[in-house]
Amino acid sequence: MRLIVAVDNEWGIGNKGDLLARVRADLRNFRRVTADCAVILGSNTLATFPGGKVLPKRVNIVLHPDPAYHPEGATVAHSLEEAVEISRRFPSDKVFVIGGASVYRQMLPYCDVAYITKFKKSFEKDVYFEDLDASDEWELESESEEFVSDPETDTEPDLKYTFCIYKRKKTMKKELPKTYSPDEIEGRLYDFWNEKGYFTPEIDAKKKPFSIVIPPPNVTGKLHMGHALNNTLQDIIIRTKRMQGYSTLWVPGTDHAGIATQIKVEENLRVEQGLTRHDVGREKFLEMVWDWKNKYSDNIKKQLRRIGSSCDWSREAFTMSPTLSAAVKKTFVRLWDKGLIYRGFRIANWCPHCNTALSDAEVEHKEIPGNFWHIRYPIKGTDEYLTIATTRPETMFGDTAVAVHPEDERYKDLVGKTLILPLTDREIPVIADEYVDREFGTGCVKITPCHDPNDFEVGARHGLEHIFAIGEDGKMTSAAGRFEGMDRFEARKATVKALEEEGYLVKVEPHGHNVAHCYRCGNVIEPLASRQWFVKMKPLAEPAIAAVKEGHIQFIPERFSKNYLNWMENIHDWCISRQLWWGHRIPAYYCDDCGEITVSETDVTVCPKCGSKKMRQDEDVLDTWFSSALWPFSTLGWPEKTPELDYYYPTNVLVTAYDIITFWVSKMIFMALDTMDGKPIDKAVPFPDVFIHGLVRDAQGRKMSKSLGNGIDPLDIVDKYGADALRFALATGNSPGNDMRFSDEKIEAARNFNNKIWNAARFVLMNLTVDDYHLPEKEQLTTADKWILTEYNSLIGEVTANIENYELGVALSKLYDFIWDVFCDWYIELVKPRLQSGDETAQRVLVFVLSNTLKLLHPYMPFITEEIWQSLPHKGDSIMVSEWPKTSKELDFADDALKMERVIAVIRAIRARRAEMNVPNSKKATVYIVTDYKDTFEPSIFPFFERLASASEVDVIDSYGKDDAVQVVTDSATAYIPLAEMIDLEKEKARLTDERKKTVGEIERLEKKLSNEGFVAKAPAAVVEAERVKLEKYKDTLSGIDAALARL
RNA sequence: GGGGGCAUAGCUCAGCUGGUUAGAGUGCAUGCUUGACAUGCAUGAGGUCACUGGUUCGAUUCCAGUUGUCCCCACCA
Repeated sequence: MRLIVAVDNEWGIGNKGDLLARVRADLRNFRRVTADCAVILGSNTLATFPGGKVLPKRVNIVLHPDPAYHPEGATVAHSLEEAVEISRRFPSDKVFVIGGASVYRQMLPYCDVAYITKFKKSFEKDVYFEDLDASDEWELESESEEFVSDPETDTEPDLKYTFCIYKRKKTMKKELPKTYSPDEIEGRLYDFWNEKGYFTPEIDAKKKPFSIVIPPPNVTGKLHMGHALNNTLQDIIIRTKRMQGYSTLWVPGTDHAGIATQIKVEENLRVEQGLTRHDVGREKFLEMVWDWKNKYSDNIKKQLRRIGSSCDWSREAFTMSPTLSAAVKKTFVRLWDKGLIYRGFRIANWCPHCNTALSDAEVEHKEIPGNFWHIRYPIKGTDEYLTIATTRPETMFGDTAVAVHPEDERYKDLVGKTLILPLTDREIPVIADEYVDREFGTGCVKITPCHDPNDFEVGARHGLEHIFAIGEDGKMTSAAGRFEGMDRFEARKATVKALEEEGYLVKVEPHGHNVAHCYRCGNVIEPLASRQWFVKMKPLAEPAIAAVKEGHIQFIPERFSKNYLNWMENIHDWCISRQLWWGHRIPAYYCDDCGEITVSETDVTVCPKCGSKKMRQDEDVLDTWFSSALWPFSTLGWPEKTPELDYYYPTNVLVTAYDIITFWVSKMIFMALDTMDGKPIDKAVPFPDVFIHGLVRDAQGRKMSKSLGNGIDPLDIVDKYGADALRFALATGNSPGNDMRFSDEKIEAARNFNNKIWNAARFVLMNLTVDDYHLPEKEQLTTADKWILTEYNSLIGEVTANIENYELGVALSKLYDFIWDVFCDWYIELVKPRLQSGDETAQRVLVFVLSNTLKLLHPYMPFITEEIWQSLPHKGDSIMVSEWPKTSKELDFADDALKMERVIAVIRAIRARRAEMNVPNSKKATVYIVTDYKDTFEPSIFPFFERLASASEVDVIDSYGKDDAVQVVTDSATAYIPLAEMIDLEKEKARLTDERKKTVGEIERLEKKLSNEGFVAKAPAAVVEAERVKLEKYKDTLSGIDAALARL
């Protein structure tokens, strides 16, 4: 139970011992009067509650000018409004007000119970509380008899008063609700953490740093399931590290996403106003994009908060912010100065729809059916011709040669001859080039340097002319003669038709081929020669390859390093210019007079070469990945030497999906290595670990996409089931690098788990009479207590190690098993009888194990764990900053745990027996136990059998003489249950025989294994020993079964 | 054309550096109004760990091949 206690000294009862005693007594009746927050108003409050016994333990707000009255840890509020405001941030479902009219009105909305002193002046009647009495939300529960103030001590001698307790009618809850309802809790807790400043770490030389930079979502829209998974995984890691005592920074931010965003805004502009970006102009258009960006990045921020991401919002970054833009310029200039950026006339991927060049990474190849057209090119001055084969006949108008292989006997003589390009009267030469594959097609290739990367190379080798057949708008140029202005696909049909009509077409073969498409708009890419900026990749790739090969950067799972290396080792130069408006404008300036190119971080207005003032900045912007490549250090303030950069760089891990390794991860690696050149390699890498996760698919295993309409909005899930359920569903069973399916079943299982935890906590709280989070003395612990502590202790070790190794799904399933099966289904059940008799040891063990297990679970399910932890006895302000549990020898009671396991095994066996025989639980019977482990099966564990194995009573005996009992055999004991009328002798015999067979099988298997010399000699001693122990157990069981059979 | 993943219960998937009576969730069957939870409890059925070889004392796990399936990369006109 959490309280906010609002106390007002103006109530005038400070000197009335009887009333004060009444207040205290009432408060004591509540189980635990600890509060997360107390609003204390006035001066004599502390005197009113001497020693803090009734007063809340931790006082957060004090409204008093004299510091002498401020309890330790108090915050001073300067007005009641402020106090109310602060108090709202504290988790609370019950609020108490003790006080007079001056405080109750403000606090009442947060109250369920109000202790109120009503004053009556002789001439007035209930002046202050008429509204409360009139309200149908509140009811008067009790009212003391009327007091009259003491004329000697009271300041207002004619005052009469009564002491009243009001309760809120409907919302007064006697206990926590039966099912967990996250909606109200989550928002409140996130604000609480935020206000407390837990998300913002201190740069502390005494602590070890731990940092992650978020893969910045695009500001194009809202987050999808993939983002939810990505950020859940990061948050799990970050929260764990924070609790482990690291100074933990998670930098959030967004990416301006050049092309993607511009297209969205253009689309919006077109739909809403029927305008293009050219209609509104560059400046105005960019304003619109900024508006869009602000709207969507706010939205994204909100979504990240909803799922509980513990990002440091004070260090939020954006790829186009001034600091990051400075980093971009600086990097561009540096690479230019090093000769690693050049401007070149090259074939680039051109999207006629987006009107920009694209990098290779930004095109998607799709297999589409096409044709192979065989076309005759007449040889000048003869009746002969050469037949070429092409998939793109419309580009023939850009042909400037036909190439054959230099050693191709068929065409050797033709090299150097001239051909007439059909449908035109242009003459082109036949050239010889090794590029041509003699086996493919006709062995003759038309060379179109402006429209094909290979042809471009060939053209360069042979000094061929550049003729564009298709323009940037995707329409035919004047070179196409009569087809000028025609769309490129129309032109293909028209060209083929003309060729056919004029007799140039030899044949048509169906031929599927891969065609590049724009990853944004989906249109077919036109390879087009143009002047673009490029990054020379080879020199940058080398150290980036070495860093991974030498293990300075590690992919998890490891196999993705192959992906990365494969790509890096076959890398092409990176086209970084984009003909867009939204992005970092290229910091290059052209002199109109002398043509000099000047690259500079600052604006250039005078040509450094000729002094001309006719300077123009390049119109193009940079590829969006250029700025995101700098993300790990630009977000920490680089190029400034900030304390953040110094302390948090390199970041510790990058968490991302595999589909973005080549796009982004690789670029960050080579950019960081180049930028941090000179640092030792371990300080230069952007991150030592790359934790790769898979994609989130729908229940049928399909990729979630807009066109399929199968996308699930993570926020819908949060609304319906809560953030913790979403996080659980995403984290559970998720293994690194593998895709996962998201289904209703999964989310329901997650919801159920939430509910299970909630109810376990509810049960613990309902039975709690002690206010202590410490473990009882060893001497007081029972076998069951020691068992659960031992289990808990090993859980800590396993979960911690799993998280350390990024086995987040495995760690979670262990937590799930522990909480559900071990803690709830066994420990709570074992402990129930003790709770009924008010055993405090049991309560304290429950609290200890539950609250510490919640800590281990907190990174996965931050909200519910905080909410429950707050309501349990605890130390500290928040589970989020509590200390991560550590394994301890103090918690390890292996011998007792073993005893408990024997008991559990017998109980299980009895239940199974009874269930098989359809004996209802209501039918109780004595359980006689024959065992060699008399110290295990001693009276303290008898209640377990009564409760969990339908025993009416339990007796440990040396042997059971009669034959009227069901016999249940385990390796440590045989239980006899006299249920004579239930027993079917034949069935019983059959079952035992069957069991015997299985056991004998196991024994044989183990004996064979142990008699294998190879095994005994070569297997590790521990393994051999374990097998021996197993064998002994089976032998024990077997003798039990044999004895049982004998008596039948 | 290269590279990689996956193949385990009806379904969805775990199973880390070889030794388990091969697990979970869900579904199925049976029985439970047990003072936290039916979003629950108990019990059970259900698997030649795709196939074939190899390494090993021992292979679901490591290696090779086969089949099926999915993905990534690639400028053969």
